[in-house]
Parts: sequence; C-alpha cells; structure tokens
Amino acid sequence: MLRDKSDIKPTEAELTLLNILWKMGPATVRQIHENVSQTQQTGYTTVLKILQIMHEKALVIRDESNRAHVYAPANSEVVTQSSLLKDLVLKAFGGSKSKLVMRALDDSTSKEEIEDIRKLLNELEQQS
Amino acid sequence: MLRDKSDIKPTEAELTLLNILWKMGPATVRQIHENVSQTQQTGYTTVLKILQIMHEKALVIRDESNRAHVYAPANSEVVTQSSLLKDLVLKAFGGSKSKLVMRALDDSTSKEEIEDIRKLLNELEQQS
DNA sequence: TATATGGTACGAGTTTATTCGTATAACAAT
DNA sequence: ATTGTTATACGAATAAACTCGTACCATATA
Repeated sequence: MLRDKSDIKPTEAELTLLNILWKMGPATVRQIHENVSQTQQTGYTTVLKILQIMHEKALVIRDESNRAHVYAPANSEVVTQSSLLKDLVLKAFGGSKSKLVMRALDDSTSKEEIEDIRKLLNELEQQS
Repeated sequence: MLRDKSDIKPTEAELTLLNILWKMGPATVRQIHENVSQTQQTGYTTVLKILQIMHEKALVIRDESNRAHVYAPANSEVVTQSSLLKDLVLKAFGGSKSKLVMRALDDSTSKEEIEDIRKLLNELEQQS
C-alpha cells in the first residue's frame, strides 16, 4: 500500500469548489457553476456530480428544503487548511512542521510578511 | 477542467519512493523495496513499475549500466518541497505564502522552533 | 391542460494511479 | 549445457477522480 487511505482530504476538483463556497457563502449548483465558469470551462452536471460526491463524503452540507439545493462547506477554511498542511508535513517534510515553515520562507518574502510572522511568533511565545 | 494538469507533481506513491531515495541515496529496486517493506506491505513489481513510470516522467534518473538499474531522484528534496509548497499555496491559500506560514504556526510550535524561525527571518531581512 | 424551463439523480465513459502476475532475459553455479 | 535465481518489461485488473449525457421530476406560464 503505497497510497495513504487514512484521511479524507479533498481532491483537486473538490478543493476548487470549496474555495468558491468559502468565498461566496452557501450557494446553489447554478451559482457555483457560474462562478467556476469564470475561470474554468466545465459542465453544469459535472459540478453537480462533484457536489453530490462531496455530500456523500460529508465535505459539504446541503439544505434540501427548496428545489435548488443550497450547498455549504462542512468545515471552515482554517480547519481544512490545517488538515492539508498536516498532510503535507507528514508526506514531504518528515513530520517536521518547522522544516516546512522554513522552506516556505525565502527571499521572495516581503518585509511586511516578515513583520507579520514576527508578531505571531511573539504571541505564540506569550501563551506557552 | 476542474483538475490542474499544468505541473508534474509526484503522486503519493511516487513521493513515498522519493523520500526513500533522498534518505538512502541511489539504490536498486530491490533495495528500495526492502526499505519500503519495513513500513508498508507491497509487491516488488509494484515498486518496479512505479519507478519505471517515474523514469518516464523524469522524476528519477537511472543508471542502466548494470543489470540491476540504479535509481536516483531527478530533483533534490528541497526543490521538490518548494514545488509542493507552491502548489498548496496556490490551491488552498489563495496564493498567499505568508497565510500558509501563519496557519502552520500554532500553539504546538516549540520554543526552539520559534527561535529557529526568528533567526531565519533576521537573515532574510539582511539580504533585501 | 400543455409546454417550456430548470432542477436532481444516475449510469456510464475516460483518465490517472496503483497493483501485481507472467513472460522473458541475464547471470551464476552446478 | 542445464538449472536456479534475479533482473526488467509489459499487459491487464482494480480503484479513484472526473466528465457528461440522459432520464425524469418541479414549477411556471402560455
């Protein structure tokens, strides 16, 4: 088993739709399809199908009280981002989170970003 | 097209084998299989096949001068990590690298890690 | 009521990833 | 030379992800 089956991380297509839902808030298939169509060429029923699969996987919840179901993310953007990061740390950084952080920081990092991260480090240190 | 086809990011199985190669250095299929077998149950020819596919994709190079081919990563661990990070930043952090970094840093970060990252921030600031 | 419109469900085709069995070649040792 | 061991190559089966056509149901409106 070279593939890891333990967790339920969204696939690429699913992540694309989650990003739209986080941005838009709860939305119908039509609204989501219109939004995704702005940047990508894809069919209405394709988006519908993926949302149905996401519903089975519990990646989204949906309100079926109206004819056009209204979809919403099951988890917040923050929770999902953390989960994806944890996965990447495990699979590509030998489990070391700080190794990942230090790899992410390179010479393209702006002064503002550096200052923001410094502030966060200070806050973290206060807590412990 | 909800899936991104632009770049050549290693699949999970491929990343598993790359991790072994980075750790071991150049190795034969048998050596790699023995290593992966320590933690995962998988067949010899499965490992062979994946390495052959990785060779087609240019994720590894191989020395065919001996009967047992010797495989080595085509790219360094650092380059691959950076590429995976870039991909994740794009797909889950709206392109914002510092957002990713700040999400990675949470209360589980140790004092040592915080200090290491501070040092790196200082170095980065000197350069620019 | 009949018809157009717009919604979900669902089956099936396509592609990519993973897995492994089998054929076959190379080499070593009898 | 024959036999056993250990390689690679390759085809095919399976699974997951993605895509879309078609059927069929709701509702609005002529």
